Amino acid sequence: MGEESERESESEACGRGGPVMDTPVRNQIAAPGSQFEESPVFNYINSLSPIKTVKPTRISQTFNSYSFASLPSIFTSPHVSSLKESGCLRRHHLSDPLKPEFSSDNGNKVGVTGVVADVLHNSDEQTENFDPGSCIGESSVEPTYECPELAIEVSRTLSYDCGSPECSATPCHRIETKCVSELEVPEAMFLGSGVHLEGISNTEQNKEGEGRDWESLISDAAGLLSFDSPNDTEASKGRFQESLDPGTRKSSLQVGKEGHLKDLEATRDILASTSINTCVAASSQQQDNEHVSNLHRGIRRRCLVFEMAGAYRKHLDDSSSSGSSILSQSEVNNESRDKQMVPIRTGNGSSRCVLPGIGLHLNALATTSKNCTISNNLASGRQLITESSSAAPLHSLTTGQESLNKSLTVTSAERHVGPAENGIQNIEDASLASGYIEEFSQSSPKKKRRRLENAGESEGCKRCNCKKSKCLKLYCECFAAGVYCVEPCTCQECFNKPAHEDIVLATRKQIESRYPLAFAPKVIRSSDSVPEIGDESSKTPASARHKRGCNCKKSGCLKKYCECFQGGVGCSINCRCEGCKNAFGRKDGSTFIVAETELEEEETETSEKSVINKSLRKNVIQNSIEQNPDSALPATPLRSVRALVHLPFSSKSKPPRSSLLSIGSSSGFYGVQKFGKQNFLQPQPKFEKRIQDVQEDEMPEILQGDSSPISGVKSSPNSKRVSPPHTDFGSSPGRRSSRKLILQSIPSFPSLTPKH
DNA sequence: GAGTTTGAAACT
DNA sequence: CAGTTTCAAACTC
Repeated sequence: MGEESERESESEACGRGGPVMDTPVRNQIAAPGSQFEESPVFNYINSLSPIKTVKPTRISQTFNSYSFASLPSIFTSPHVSSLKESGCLRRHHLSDPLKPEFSSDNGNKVGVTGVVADVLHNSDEQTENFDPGSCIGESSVEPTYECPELAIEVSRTLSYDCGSPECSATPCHRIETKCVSELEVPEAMFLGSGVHLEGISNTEQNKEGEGRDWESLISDAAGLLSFDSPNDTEASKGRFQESLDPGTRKSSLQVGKEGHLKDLEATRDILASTSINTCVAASSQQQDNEHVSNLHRGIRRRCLVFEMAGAYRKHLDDSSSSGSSILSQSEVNNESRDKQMVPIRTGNGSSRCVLPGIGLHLNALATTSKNCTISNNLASGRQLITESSSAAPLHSLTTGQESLNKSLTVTSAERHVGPAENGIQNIEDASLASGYIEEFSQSSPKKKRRRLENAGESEGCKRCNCKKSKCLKLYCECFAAGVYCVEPCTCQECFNKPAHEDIVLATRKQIESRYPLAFAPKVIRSSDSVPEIGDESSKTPASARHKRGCNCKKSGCLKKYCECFQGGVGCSINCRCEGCKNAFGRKDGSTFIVAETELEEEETETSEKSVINKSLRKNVIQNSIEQNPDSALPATPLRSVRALVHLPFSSKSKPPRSSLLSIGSSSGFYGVQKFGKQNFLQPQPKFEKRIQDVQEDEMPEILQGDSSPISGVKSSPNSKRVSPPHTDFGSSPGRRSSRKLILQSIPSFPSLTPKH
């Protein structure tokens, strides 16, 4: 529909956000979203994806949500939370504050502490829900129906939260939306449809009632999400109440129903086409719900950076409070949780899958993900989209890298074979790719299979083998990456699981108290900007450096024992290594060039790759945004932004990776890497990290316009970027929307470096 | 797959 | 802060 409709959607988006958050940030975000939609790349993606219809709508919403999502993700790391300045933080912090308000309503939650305690108290329950085993049987999903609105709201909220930066916004949302709609279709169908349609509604225009409903819902969701601003809390509260109002809700629902029935059906069909839908649609809704829930759970966990728990709790609390009017509190809590879980899962799942990170922390995801989180997530997200939408295109794209990815491609092809299965598989893959398989995989044998397969493939995913640390120490890669241990892990007496969320969080806090950067990415791209302050490191190709430096004595910094090498960065002044021969850059900073050349040689890579890499570079540039100047946490707001930004390009980059979840994704990233580390890294399991790191490293260079690694500057390891190169991002052409987002996120993002 | 090596993390 | 121990990944066979 014409401009009007668009305008409308935009205005709606703004409006939704507006009430909740009057902050300029929101508006900014919304705007970018629209732009984003308009981008040719985006269109292209749309064309590929069957879901098209929904997408546009979603996006607008997505952006809003994303803006939020990014924030939460940022907070994933506890230590980050300590930083209250940034907008990112505000969310968490605010959320806590909100709780009290809600608590007043409910009377359950007294304060943050109270909430926490409550959460802890309930942690078991929640965790149980998360439990893979329980997931399947769980009927928890059902509750969603009871209060569709809540579910939606929650889902939205959660999605925001969950939406780690890594997630590719667009894809995730799509899926998310679909999932929600699917789940709710039977009973809540209207709502779901209404929601989805709403954006679309522009087209339909029935929406008077619906619009209201939608708005209320959104506002509610926004309110939940928007906790950021303290001022809003009250307003949001009021909104919640309104939304809760049975009469209003029902009426709105009804309207939505009638008006959007068609849309729903259409959506359904579309969804059916999608992998997810296949899975979901396959059987009764319950089953669908279960699947989705399971998936989401798995995904969610994946996504979960430990902090997520807090967010969830918060949401739960909020939802419960909001829903209290309808249900008893206990019921509400449980249900709300479940609901949240469902929607969240969906949302997360979609988003997550779509996304990675978060990396993770990323470190994780960071790359941690290893980057798994971030990069993987993104990759995964892409995969979902691409795969579901069109396998062929992917393959075609893949061909470029066939030599490299043959095996992967094959795998992907196989996966594509079965539609129904593929749906699940895709999800699985995505989750796997993201490195966040967890429960999901556990739940189904297929998944296990996949997992096993992927396990080898996706090295990006973190797996640990801890025996004594209970996965509660930094020895544990999973824990260190800020992700829960998953099936592939062969750890013993593992406490790094959702079930022990409280323990994990407590431990994490403790560790952070000792060393705030403990969970920060080990590799810090110190200089987004060439000009790092006083670092000799300017010589080194990549500005990135290990945050602490290595202490290698025998490995010569040429093996993965060396964290610097492992991270794909050169050694720096901080390193106390002996006989440093780090191929990525020696301590003295002399080597990098040589190393690079060597690497290139080793690569023997095909020109194809190089071509691909070039194409990928673009992605990298985009990613550059992701790269946090400070230190990209696995899940950083930037990443979320990145996801959004990526999408368009992702289509390009994806193809190569698409087939393989983990590998493919990682490969893509590698491709991005300038250094030709690919060869080095590829074989190695921890690509993700590297990728992130590398990307980060590269980004600055790219931004600078100089792609040559040599140009690099040696950034002193110590020198962590003081301030993110916002300007750089802003300057990059074409990605305005993303940049805008970035700008927002960046400011909000508390740089770990400075503080620490 | 078992055993060794290695260096980070944790501890003193 | 330095030294030692513990730990798990990386590596080798």
